[in-house]
Amino acid sequence: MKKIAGNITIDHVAAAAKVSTATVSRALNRPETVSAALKEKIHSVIKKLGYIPNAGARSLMLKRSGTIGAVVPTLDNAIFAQGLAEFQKQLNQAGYQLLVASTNYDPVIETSQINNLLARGVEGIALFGTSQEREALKLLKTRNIPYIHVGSLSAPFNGFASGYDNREAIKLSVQHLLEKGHKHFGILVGITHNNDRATDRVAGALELLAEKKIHLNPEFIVECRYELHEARLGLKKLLISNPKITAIICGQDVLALGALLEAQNQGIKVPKELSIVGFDDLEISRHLLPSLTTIHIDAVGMWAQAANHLISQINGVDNLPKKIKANVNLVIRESSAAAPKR
Amino acid sequence: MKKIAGNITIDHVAAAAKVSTATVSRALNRPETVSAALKEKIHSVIKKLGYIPNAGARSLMLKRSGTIGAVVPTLDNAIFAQGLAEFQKQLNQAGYQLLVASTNYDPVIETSQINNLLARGVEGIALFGTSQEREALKLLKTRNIPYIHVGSLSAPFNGFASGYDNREAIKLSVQHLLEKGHKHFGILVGITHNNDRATDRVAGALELLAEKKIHLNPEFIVECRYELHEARLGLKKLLISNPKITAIICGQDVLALGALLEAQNQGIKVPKELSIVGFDDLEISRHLLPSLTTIHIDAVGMWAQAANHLISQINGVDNLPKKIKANVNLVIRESSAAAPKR
DNA sequence: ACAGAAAATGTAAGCGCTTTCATTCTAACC
DNA sequence: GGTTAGAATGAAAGCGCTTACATTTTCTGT
Repeated sequence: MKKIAGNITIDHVAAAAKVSTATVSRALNRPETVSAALKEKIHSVIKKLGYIPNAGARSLMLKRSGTIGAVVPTLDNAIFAQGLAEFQKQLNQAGYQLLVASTNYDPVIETSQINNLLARGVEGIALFGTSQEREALKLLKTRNIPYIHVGSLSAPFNGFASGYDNREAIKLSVQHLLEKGHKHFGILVGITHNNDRATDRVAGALELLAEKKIHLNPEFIVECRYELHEARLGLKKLLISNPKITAIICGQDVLALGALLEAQNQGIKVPKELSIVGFDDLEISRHLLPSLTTIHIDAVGMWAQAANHLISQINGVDNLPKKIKANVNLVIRESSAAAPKR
Repeated sequence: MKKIAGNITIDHVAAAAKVSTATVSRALNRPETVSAALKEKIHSVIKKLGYIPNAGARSLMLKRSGTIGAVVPTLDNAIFAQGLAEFQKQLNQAGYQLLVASTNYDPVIETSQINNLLARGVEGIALFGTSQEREALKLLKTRNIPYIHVGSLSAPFNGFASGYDNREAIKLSVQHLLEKGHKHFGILVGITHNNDRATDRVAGALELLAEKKIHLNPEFIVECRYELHEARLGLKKLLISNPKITAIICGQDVLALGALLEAQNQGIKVPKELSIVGFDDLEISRHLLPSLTTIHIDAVGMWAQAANHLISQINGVDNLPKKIKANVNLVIRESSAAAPKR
């Protein structure tokens, strides 16, 4: 392994400017305490030498790193990408830097990523969902590191959360379908294992259906990864296991999109023969033909709130709210309609 | 601001295990040099205390951080998300950690992100594209930090690159359209300012068209952001400025998707009345109806190569290739067909 | 049982930075 | 002109870690 090259340190700058390292440090961090002449000289030396202060050494002294971490399942999903963009924006405004880590939906990786972030000295962490290993959360508690769950409200250990109730949210679309007279449902959802959002969404849908005395056979609930290909296979399975299905409840827009595409490929008319509803309201959903009925989540607001809450925690603000509810609403578009008569 | 809390240091561990800090350090980094008994005791103390070594202090001593940075325009694009996932995978296998930074297509932000990564002691950097500020690249050269451009081959300062020739690549689809008898073209492309890929793609398309004596008015080239809404507006503009257009050359699949959606909304038959070709081959493109003719880029391979090249650079391997060409090929699907007769 | 080699452990320096405290310089007042 | 408050600068310690070197312990072989 090669050494970190270049290695222009504050000492080099101090030497070149013929001042002490203390003065260089002050010129950078508390400019008002340094005479104009020296400041100018120091800055010109810095520029000439291409000096960049070592963040590690700096935070070693300061006991703070100016960084905040975010742990998400994957970057490969528009919903996270946009949320993180907003999160980063808010952090930057407050003078913090974002460190992103992804877990691929694996709690073991998640724990190691959390450790990584801690090793880097993050001052706070946003955790997507609530499916973390309890050990990892305890560690955060013990170390007194501010953290917040994002995207769910059912935070373990009485932790903070910025999100919404997935269980209730999905009911909006199910209720909508019920009102349209649907009786035979299929559910297409992400892998529920270690995914509280997916788990809650299925649970919520089943709960409301049960209230209306509608029972779903296990094979009418298909789990698949968030890929179009898998979603298409999923719809195929559903249609085979129950040809009477008239409505597909999807746990994510990606899945709904895949289902829609598969239906179209099979020549099934949406929504005339089959209604499809999604969850998340991706940008594409409103543009589709037919456009997708879905549940809109204010992901941007949710992440913005998470950022601000985290910063407040770091600043030691008291009496912070335990749960911040994000806006959730049903957007009825073209992919859902009355159940076909038979 | 609150201090980084917890602060369990190697000293605490050493004290609790009744050994010196040196032994703790060795137990962690060179276990074979520590007796089994002590090793066990130390590890149990570490677990009990929840000790996590401070990465900053560590890399201060080691002169290496074990991290590599990647600078991309945005996370909000499947093409980057997948590439980065692969990049990360390769780095992890080699014992490195990935630090991601996004620039929002702004070279000024890009420079500051590069500085940030350097401050954090990254041992190498992957830079998407070649539109960086020359200052920033010079800094990398001066500091002797390994870096590689990804996604383009025209690296400034004779730098390394893992990518492909955008100018030539786009010609594959243009050639295809020419062979199908098209004569009237529209181009839909991302904002070319500070975006070498977009710039090269337009240039390549125009070059080939010019060879065939086809001249495009400036208003037949529309630039827009990578959003469906904007792409739809873009197609509208193109169709208004030249109703004779029979083929749309898109600089990205997202734009092609928007164009396709707009065409469908207007009742224009694709490909019968209008051919549309994309670039990148997103997952969705093969599933669309009609499926999208596009240029497939082996993004995964490209990022994997970039990772390996970077690691080789760090390891001081000599005679590394200057340019690594990624696979590029035209995928003909349903969205392109013979130009309509009139 | 003992010299000497080998293995295990400890001591202390120093990575690049910030900051306290001490020192020097400047300017202002009587 | 001589004091002194205040501003500007420097010297040096220490953040948490690794490691060269010194020291102690254990294991050889005779």
